[in-house]
Amino acid sequence: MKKKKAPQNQTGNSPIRMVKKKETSKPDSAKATRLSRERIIEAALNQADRDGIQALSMRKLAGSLGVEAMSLYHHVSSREELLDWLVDRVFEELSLPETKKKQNWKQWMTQLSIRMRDVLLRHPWAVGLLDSRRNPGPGTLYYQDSRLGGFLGAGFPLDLAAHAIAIQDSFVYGFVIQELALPFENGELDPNDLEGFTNSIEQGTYPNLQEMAEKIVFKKGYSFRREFDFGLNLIIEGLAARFDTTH
Amino acid sequence: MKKKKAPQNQTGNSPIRMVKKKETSKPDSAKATRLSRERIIEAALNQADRDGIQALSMRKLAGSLGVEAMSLYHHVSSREELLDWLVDRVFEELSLPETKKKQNWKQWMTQLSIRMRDVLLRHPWAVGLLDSRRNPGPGTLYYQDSRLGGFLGAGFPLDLAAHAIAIQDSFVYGFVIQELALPFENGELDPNDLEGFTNSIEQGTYPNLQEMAEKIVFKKGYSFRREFDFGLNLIIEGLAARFDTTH
DNA sequence: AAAAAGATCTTACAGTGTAAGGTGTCAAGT
DNA sequence: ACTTGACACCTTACACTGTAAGATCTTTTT
Repeated sequence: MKKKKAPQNQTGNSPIRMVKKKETSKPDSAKATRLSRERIIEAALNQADRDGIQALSMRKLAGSLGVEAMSLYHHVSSREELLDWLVDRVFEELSLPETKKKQNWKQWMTQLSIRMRDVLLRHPWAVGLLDSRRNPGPGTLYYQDSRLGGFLGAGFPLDLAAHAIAIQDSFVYGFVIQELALPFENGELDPNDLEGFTNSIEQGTYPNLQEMAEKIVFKKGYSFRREFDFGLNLIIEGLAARFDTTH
Repeated sequence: MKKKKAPQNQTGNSPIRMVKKKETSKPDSAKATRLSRERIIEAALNQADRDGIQALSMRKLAGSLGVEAMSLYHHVSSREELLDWLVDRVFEELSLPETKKKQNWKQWMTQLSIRMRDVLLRHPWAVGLLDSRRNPGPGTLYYQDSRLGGFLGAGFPLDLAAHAIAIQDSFVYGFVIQELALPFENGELDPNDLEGFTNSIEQGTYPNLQEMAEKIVFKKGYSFRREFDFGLNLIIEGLAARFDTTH
């Protein structure tokens, strides 16, 4: 990459006006357009999804946009701010499909929770960032506002709606964290990741885990995802009980 | 820091045997003992708790142990492995207070959940690491095993115990993530962090959030922590209902 | 005391985020 | 048409990161 080009035609010594910059001799990257907040976010999102946030460096990101690292700093003030934007983008992606009326709140909450999980799994870096973001962007606020509106619209009293939101977020975030940590690759167990575990198991060190592994987890067809449905139903049922007594 | 000491007394030319190393001329750091896995973990834990995992670098960690960075690599193979150890340490810390018999499972599960939250808040870097740890250590496995034993011992059928564990973890992890992201400093709202939010609010952009803020969150004495109790009770109640029908 | 094993240090490299300031381009003001 | 100034992008530089390779020092085993 090292260009090391000579001082690059000084102010006024070029014989001809030199055909601008339009098509320079470097068509290798996605140049063409100017940098913009939107283009930066888009590129960063792609890279984070592909290689993880760890691998998302300002230099590589700039490279993928056909630009030098420092150029990014005219549009974003720091890498941290960029991460804030990315998280906000995820919440935008989550933002609500029209609450089609005549759908009861249980169906609505179920579908939304499933969407939350889908989106977070589509951007696996996101949930690990949530705990350190203290600057919610407009996408996040809009999302939170309309979700709250959903509960209120369904007749939830304000305090119960607050409870519902807190427990829904807790459950979904925490569930996705577990899913990401488990040695499954799209639903299937990856035996490589299990050596240490099965070794210990076979020595009877963890009898309860052993039993659970044998009788449930390692059984053909098991998917951790079903725990999601169980938990979600339990939560919705509990909310319903509290909703009915107040209403 | 640059010492640049001369080639440092060669093999056999020192006149006297030189009083070993016991008290060298550098008492500034916590030297004294040799490096060990345990000492490394301890130091790393302290530093992570104080400054966050981001600030935990191999060089600084080594420094705090009175040693050079590369010396650590004789005891741990990489920073990633060290992070695995740290997470495992957290689970050790969590490990069970004797399930004093004659305590019913609801009390036991409540207390354990509270402990989980406490420990994760005491090590705020931990929950953000969970999603990327695929190598559970002995502390983690022991913890999971004995917790599972707790549910089984209380009479839970195996599949319901699996459900209970998954939902408990989801809830607690996710709750802590939210707590860490909220602009609260030990229970109290930090007005600094709220500018952007209140600005948008006052323009009526997020009417539902506004209402909730005014009527609930900004009310004197509100603490997000109460959402924990609500959620936990709801979950336990739901598990109880399912437990009673099977038993 | 010699030899082997183990722990620690030195040096080096490729990568990171970003501060400071330089350079080229384009639009507005004259 | 020429100057001016704002702006977008680039160059260089710095302090810092994780860790590979190999030298050197320390301890243990013979």
